[in-house]
Amino acid sequence: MKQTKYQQIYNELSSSIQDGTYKPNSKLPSEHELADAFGTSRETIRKALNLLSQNGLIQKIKARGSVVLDLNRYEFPVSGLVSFKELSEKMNRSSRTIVHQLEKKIPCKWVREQLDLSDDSLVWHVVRAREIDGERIILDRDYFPVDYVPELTKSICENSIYDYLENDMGLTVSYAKKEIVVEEADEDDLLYLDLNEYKHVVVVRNYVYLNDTTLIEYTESRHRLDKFRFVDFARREKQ
Amino acid sequence: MKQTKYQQIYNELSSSIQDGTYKPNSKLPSEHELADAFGTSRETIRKALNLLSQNGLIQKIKARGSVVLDLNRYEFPVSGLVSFKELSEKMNRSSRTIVHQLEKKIPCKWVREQLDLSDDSLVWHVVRAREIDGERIILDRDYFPVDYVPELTKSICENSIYDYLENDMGLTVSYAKKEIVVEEADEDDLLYLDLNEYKHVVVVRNYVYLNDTTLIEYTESRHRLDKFRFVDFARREKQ
DNA sequence: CAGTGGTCTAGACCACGGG
DNA sequence: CCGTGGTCTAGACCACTGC
Repeated sequence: MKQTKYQQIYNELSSSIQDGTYKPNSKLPSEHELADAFGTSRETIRKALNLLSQNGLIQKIKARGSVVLDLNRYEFPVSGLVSFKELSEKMNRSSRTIVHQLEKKIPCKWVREQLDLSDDSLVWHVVRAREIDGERIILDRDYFPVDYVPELTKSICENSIYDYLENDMGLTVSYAKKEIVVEEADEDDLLYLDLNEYKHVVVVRNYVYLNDTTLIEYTESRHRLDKFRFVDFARREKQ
Repeated sequence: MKQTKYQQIYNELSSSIQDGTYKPNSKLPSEHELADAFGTSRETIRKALNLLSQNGLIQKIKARGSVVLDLNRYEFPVSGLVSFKELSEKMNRSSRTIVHQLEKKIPCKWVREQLDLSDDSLVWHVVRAREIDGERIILDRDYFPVDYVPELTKSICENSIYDYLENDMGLTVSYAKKEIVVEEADEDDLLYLDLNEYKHVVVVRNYVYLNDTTLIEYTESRHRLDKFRFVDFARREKQ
């Protein structure tokens, strides 16, 4: 994959920050100096610095410079779109995915509305339980329009469906809306999860869009209360 | 407040989208055309379009154009930093804030660590219950270092502390880390909230930073399970 | 093929912070 | 005052889309 110049500069600076070449609370060289050092224009340096800022590695302060942030203080921004596989790898836990359902069918009215489909469209319906350290903690219900995802197998579902869509199918996930609420546990939750005494689950509804604005996935992720954690790293935007 | 050119263009385009001048699923004029129309350079137009994209108003598609998104489909992105006051106004509900505690004190060890303070620093400790439609739903516990927020009154707490910090104190909130977990209700929750049968609360921990990277506020917002809702609009970033 | 958005350049002026 | 990051310009080339 061809990288742009500013992405390369971002990667270099990012590495230098993470290996301690630039220490927390110290300042990066100025944009002019970086432009000279990398033999590029200042606007290109600025794009790289904006990426660093968006990812929580530096803080730009007008008329003073770019301060390296202390990564340990914020942990790692697990904000935005994160798949179960990435998450469990990051947490370094033993994990397993159990596929309970995998079928093509005509969805119920509610799912049809969520996916904005016509009456006779087929969807893939996948139900998976996620086990971490021997406990079944998360129940995932996914719906994909068959038009966009013609083939889906058990082994794909046991790994990452994201990976499959992005790498094998060549689809580009562009943005997603997430909604987090708490609801009473339903039949599936009781059946497929180790809920212990808990009567409620945290429900994360995820609407995933491609870069041509079509909705390609609706997912409901149901978490046992005590194991749920969501981290958001928000930068105050202008206006 | 002096606005930049690209912010003005953002505002104009944003209005045109919201009043229907540009219809959902249609395309905006090309960047070259917009540059001519606004009598500016293309890079400036691109900054405005990037803002529109970040705010979920358009979707840029390479080699095709910028598509106007359907606002109703996503509701409004209530993502990122939102204060209780903004929220209740947006939801158009009758709401009230009850201040239970407002004192300067030496914080417990845990809060001192959260705020990264020295042993003898004083903090403001504020406890507020939030009532919506006659039910006490949210318990807010706020901690501010006295060094940064010398004065705080009951009436400020009944309105928005954010407003006070940003407008009256002239502090610029730059970014925030949010953590969402579910915990068992504690004594304060039972005392100050109408919890009904619920034994747990959704806890939103908020760490607020100024643009010089100092941590200026730690807030714990405790919500009754059934009334909690969090919406996140995430755009997949490059690399 | 022409038109699009993505990247990049080499300048420029500005507001602001600190010495 | 000088150096900083923020904004802005008028060009340029590229890869990609759709016709």
